[in-house]
Amino acid sequence: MSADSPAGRAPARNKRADAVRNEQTLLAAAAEVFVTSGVDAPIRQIAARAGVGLGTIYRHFPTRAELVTAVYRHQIEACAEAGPRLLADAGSPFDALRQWIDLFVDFLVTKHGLADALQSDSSRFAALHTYFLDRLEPVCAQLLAAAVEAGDIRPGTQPYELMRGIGNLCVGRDSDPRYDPRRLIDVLLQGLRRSGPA
Amino acid sequence: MSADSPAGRAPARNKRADAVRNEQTLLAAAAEVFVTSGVDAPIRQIAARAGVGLGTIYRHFPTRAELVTAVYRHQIEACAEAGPRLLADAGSPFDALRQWIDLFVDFLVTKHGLADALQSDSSRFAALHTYFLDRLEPVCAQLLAAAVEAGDIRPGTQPYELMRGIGNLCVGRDSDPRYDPRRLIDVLLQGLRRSGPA
DNA sequence: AAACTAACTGGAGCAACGTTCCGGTTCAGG
DNA sequence: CCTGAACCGGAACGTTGCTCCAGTTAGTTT
Repeated sequence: MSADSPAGRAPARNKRADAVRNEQTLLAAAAEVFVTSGVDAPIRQIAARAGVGLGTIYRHFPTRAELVTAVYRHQIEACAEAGPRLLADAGSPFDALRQWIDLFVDFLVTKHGLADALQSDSSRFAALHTYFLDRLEPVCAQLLAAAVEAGDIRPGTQPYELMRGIGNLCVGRDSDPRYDPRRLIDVLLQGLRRSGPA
Repeated sequence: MSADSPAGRAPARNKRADAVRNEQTLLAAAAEVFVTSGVDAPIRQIAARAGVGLGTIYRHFPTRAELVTAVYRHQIEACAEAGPRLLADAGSPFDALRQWIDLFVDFLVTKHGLADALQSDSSRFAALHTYFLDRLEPVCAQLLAAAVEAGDIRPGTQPYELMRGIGNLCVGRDSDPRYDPRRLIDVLLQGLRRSGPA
């Protein structure tokens, strides 16, 4: 797509100053609203918070997914970049994988309703889903491959499937204190290890 | 709650014949609409299919969850009853657990969007969630306990958490052919086994 | 500096949906 | 057959996503 605005470098000479300003305002407003009302908050609410009209918000972010992506882009990026670093620093590839997944879960869980949005009705949010996966799946694949290589886990696990599964397990975390996705993700990780661990 | 209509025995002497008729029509219509449009289908669509007004549907099933519950009640019941039977018939408690989970997953997966609904925004569907768990959690607990007793799996797993996790893993199954919840559920089950299997 | 134009803005407006409410209708008992 | 209580249908209201365009403004040209 266009490599312009959301990266946030120079004002991109053909973009008007007020438009840039509005985009920033919108991102800030959306971020605020997301923490209180979740990523499903009514567009009108975000527009009101930013003090702009509906047209403006749709002009800058035609779909909700694009807005959510823009708001969380740098965090996703951080998560992606942490992958190789963990692989280098952690004691074992399996540890690296575990820690990376922890990071990922942290991200999903601290954003109110993000996990729900990611998985729910795939038509909305499709772009969000895509962006997450495009960026993070290779990282996951690398960690997975390293762990297989080291003999920590058995081969055959698809990165895509694992990431979706983890995302799914994070859905609806707030609804019941008895449900803690981390425990299950731990079990899942255990299941990934070689059966007879030599 | 009231042990009247949905059980389907005698017409419950204080309920009018047309009301009973409508309730049946509604259930049939809802079942049909659910398979084509998912459990999120617009109320109006169900009402139209049944040839009744909106008021009627709300009178019989004040919340969507109650309608869904009523439609699937006998299948949930069947799943619940299968638990003890599997425990008696299967080769090991672990096998019984595995088969029962298979049944559960079948149920969730064949109903378009049921899993999504079960987990999504907890306020709607809350009753559905509750009914599922009230009925099925004890069964799951029994299977789990038996498997622990037999030394097949390690102790400490909460039935509630396991069921929610499995339900979550089934969310959004149709959106991508690369995602097959069963594979992950298998991994999860492996993770439940004792680490050092003696 | 003034005029011009392309981009941007705001919100009215439409459609879809959930839900409530009540006037009219119909069943069941007398 | 008569009557009232239960039931029915759908109009109506509030909320939401999204489109569309008349009016405004920023940046450029003369």
